[in-house]
Amino acid sequence: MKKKAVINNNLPCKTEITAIKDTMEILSGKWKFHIIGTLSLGKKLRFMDLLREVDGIGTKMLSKELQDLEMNQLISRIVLNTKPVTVEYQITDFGKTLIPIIDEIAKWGIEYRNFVYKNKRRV
Amino acid sequence: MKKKAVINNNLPCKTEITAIKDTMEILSGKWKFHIIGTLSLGKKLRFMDLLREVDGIGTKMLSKELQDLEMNQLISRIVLNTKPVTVEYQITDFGKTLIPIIDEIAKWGIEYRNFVYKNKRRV
DNA sequence: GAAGATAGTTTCCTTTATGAAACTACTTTC
DNA sequence: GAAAGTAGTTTCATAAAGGAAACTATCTTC
Repeated sequence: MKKKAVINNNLPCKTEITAIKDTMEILSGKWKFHIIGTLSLGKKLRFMDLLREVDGIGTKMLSKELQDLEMNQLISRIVLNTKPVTVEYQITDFGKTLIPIIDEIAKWGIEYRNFVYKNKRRV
Repeated sequence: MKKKAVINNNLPCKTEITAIKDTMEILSGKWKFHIIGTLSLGKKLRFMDLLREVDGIGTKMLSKELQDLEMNQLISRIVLNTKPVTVEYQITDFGKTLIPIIDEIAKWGIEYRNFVYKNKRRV
């Protein structure tokens, strides 16, 4: 008989694995953290503002990523009745629930630098 | 004069953005969370064990991802003097510092499901 | 009327990621 | 000696992601 997975083959583990997959799919790609992080500072930003704030992104990717985030209700898109039209993007309350994740990840990245630096000195 | 980024154009923000990029690069790809999550349960696992635990992964990807993780000192690889050779993979103490991130992400994924479910009912 | 700003979309191209299958190389079991 | 288990690597192929540049369309300013 073929061997099977044991450790991950129970309901709590499977639920957690699925949850991680879901989250990472929603936050997938090169730019989502950057966009959410920028909007999480609380200001309403227009398309061109974001293009300037998110260093290196182009119009195509910005447009696509904003659509993804809006679809998942993490940001809101409001078209203003100005001429020419302006569009305001804003993080939603639900989007703000991502902030603890972003903070953990940023914190770890800084710890990682310290760790690498310490190891270099020791060797 | 061309407009420039304002919000993200200061040192604390840039440090945070870099830290997030670093972390996400280290954890990039379809399988790293899954592998670390499995090893974070504390047991030593061999290559074939991991192949069975990480549902869907193939030998090539597993081998590559394990190399990446070892290079970043998140897991350790120990070759045992058995015949045929067996290799034990284990999470390092440093690798364990990722657990809070993984927990936050899993927690959020579960909250996300609840949020989507609530919204469906309301509409 | 040309230039520049608003907010994107579309096209074409390159790079990166992923995967299935075959293969190496050694050892034990049937 | 064939089969199956150990731990991978290599090859070939496709899928997904990302990017540069051109383009639509409207409006304001010089």
